[in-house]
Amino acid sequence: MNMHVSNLAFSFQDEDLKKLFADYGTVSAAKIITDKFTNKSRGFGFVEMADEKAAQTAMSEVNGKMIDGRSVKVTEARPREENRSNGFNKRW
DNA sequence: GTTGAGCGTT
Repeated sequence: MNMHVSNLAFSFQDEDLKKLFADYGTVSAAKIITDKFTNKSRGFGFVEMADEKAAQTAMSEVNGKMIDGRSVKVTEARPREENRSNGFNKRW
């Protein structure tokens, strides 16, 4: 299950996010979204877990957890199947 | 060296 984790500290890293979710279950992939120019953390990332029940448990546990003085918000990630690089709507 | 709503590359 792909999950979107926001409200993270700027000093957060992908491995930190991975360890955070790995404590509740098996983490398939965890990455922090960084800026393309400054290459700095944007304060949010994505976590993918193979086990759905573990993902839901981790989501329920990590969501609202106090980290670095901020409540981490965990929500289900939106599908990025659509072509964002197209620039035109193929719908019409 | 800064800031604070959000949805990203292999």
